[in-house]
Amino acid sequence: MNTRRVTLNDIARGCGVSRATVSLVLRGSPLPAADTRAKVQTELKKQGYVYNRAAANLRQRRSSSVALVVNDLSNPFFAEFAAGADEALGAAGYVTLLGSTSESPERQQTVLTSLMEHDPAGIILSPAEGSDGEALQQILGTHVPVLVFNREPTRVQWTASHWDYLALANRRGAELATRHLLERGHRRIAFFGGHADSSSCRERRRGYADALAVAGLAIEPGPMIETAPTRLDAAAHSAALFAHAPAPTAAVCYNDAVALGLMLGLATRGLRAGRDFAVTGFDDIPEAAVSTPPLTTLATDPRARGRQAATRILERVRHPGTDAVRGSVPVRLIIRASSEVTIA
Amino acid sequence: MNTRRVTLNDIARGCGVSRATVSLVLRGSPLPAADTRAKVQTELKKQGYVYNRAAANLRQRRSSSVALVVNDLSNPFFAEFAAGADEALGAAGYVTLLGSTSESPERQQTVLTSLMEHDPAGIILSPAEGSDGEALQQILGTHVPVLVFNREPTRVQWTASHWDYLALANRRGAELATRHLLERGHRRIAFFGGHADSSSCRERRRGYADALAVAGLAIEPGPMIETAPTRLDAAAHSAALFAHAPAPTAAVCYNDAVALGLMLGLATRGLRAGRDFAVTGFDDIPEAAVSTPPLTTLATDPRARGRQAATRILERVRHPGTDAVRGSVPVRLIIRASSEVTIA
DNA sequence: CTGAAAGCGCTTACAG
DNA sequence: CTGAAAGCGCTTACAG
Repeated sequence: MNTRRVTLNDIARGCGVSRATVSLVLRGSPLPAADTRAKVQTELKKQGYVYNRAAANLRQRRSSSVALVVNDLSNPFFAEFAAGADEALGAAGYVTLLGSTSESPERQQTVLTSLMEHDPAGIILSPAEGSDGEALQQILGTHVPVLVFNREPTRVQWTASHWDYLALANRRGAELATRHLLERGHRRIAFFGGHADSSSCRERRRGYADALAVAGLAIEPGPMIETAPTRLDAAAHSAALFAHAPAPTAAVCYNDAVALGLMLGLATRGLRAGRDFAVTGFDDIPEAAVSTPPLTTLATDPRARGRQAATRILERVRHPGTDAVRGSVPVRLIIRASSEVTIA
Repeated sequence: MNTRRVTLNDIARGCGVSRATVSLVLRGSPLPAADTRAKVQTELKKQGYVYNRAAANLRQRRSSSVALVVNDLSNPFFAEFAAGADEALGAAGYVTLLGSTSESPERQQTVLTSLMEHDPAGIILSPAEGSDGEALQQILGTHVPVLVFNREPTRVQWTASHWDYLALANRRGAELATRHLLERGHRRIAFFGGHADSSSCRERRRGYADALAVAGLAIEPGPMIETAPTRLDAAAHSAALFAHAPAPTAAVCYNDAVALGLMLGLATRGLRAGRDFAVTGFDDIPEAAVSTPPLTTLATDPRARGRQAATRILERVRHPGTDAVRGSVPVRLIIRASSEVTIA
């Protein structure tokens, strides 16, 4: 358990060559003669040598890690995102330094400070709600490429900054969902759930309003009901949809969790989504396909987003000169039974 | 974007002291005089110094990271586990090196090899299904403490090995669920779902058989139906429960996903869980509390398990001499409506 | 109380 | 084709 670790020196001594030669063999250089190479290889096996990448990185002034900081790993959406990012980083020979912040901007500062000391080649950050751009800037400095995912911190000078931003097409997505309901004949459509002060909720509400506006002046935005973005809170607030007559016949929900909660709330009133009331979600979480009824929603494929974020950050690591980009991600409307009900 | 990184040397030169003094200030030593200390602190701020922990670790022959390798980050159970582990590691000043294997033993070998080169102080491993203990041993060597979570790799010499093992109380949990159904008067109880060749499924089946045996010789194990541990596959196989008369009146399911799938399958036959048929799960995933009906299940609190795993591995890092332990984790039966139906 | 020197495990010109 | 030497950014006895 406690023997000293095997180093290049041990190998060199073990087979009577210099450290430099062993290093060349390790790195697959064609310089060493074939038999030297073989001799060294055998010795490496024999002594159970493990490469010390930290030492190599120090000498070469490179880094083989990327920090991945997420606001909430217990949310399947971000877990998938993390899995996708880790997958792509691993495939490129990078190791993922994980940090989770539990939506606390303070913890996020601590976590990032600690990760910075490990000299990541880049940083993928899905910020905690309420993150402050200046505070982040302070810690992250200007040496390391940063990609911000999903949410905008406050007070970011995007033009002056070198941060990439990868956003979901929130506005466009909500617009698609709303248009879909309009096409089914609905005229009283609510926007249901989410925190109105989050950037994603504001954008989705805007897309909802866009679609209604395009559909003609006669149609006004319906009620906008705020809830925590969770199933339970959505279920608790669903009565609010029916507070005033005439009640809406459909709701564009902030996300899938909220939509599933609303379907629960509808059931309590004896209404069934897809038969008596139309519901759409956002995210296409795994449950969406198997709920009763299955949920019409917008798919953004978080795992693919994770891969995309990793690919992008590695590009910037390799080409430090290039400009930062603000990217938006495709959304796809997936039509399922929850929005089947049509209005003549 | 591309200025050289600030080092101790820059700080030392910047305020006219030696590198050693700066290092002492950084590490909070009481040796330097108060005014020297102040001078150095100011210079650190001014130049935006970032500590290079890798260099320090190299010199001190320590490590400030722990590798966390999980089989499936998109499963909420393991995502929670990872979040808990990362939380505890972070609090102890360690950084988490993440690796995910997507249940592929081959990928697991690659991932672990790469992580080993980053010199982790310890390894928390939730093995991919079908992991081979000898192959793992090969890569992990004997220098680094390892904690295996949740599943046993094949061919592990636990007595000879220095690996910790943290298991769920699979047997005990399934026994609790089965006993609960027996107490409600059920006499024909099936075990439903899971792969019979996974260690956790075998253990849960054993606990199920235990409870039936205790209940008296008259009660024999009912059908054992194999499925993938997913909602969809479980739904697809639920008809098998009713293939032979007399059909069971209750099922102990391998896990919550399977139980939710079975409830879907029951609905297809016009049966409702909790009214016409009793169902129990395992894991207490978030959906269990809000499904229709809510699911009776066994809670193991994966986030707390993650914290526990981290705490344990750090203990072994600090006390390398101590023996490995095989720990089992408490389970708690949570009774909800899905098992409400009683048999007179 | 502060500085010069050696060394962690590696890589990389540069001689030979 | 191979080896001796310098150096990445730090820490730590050891002098002074």
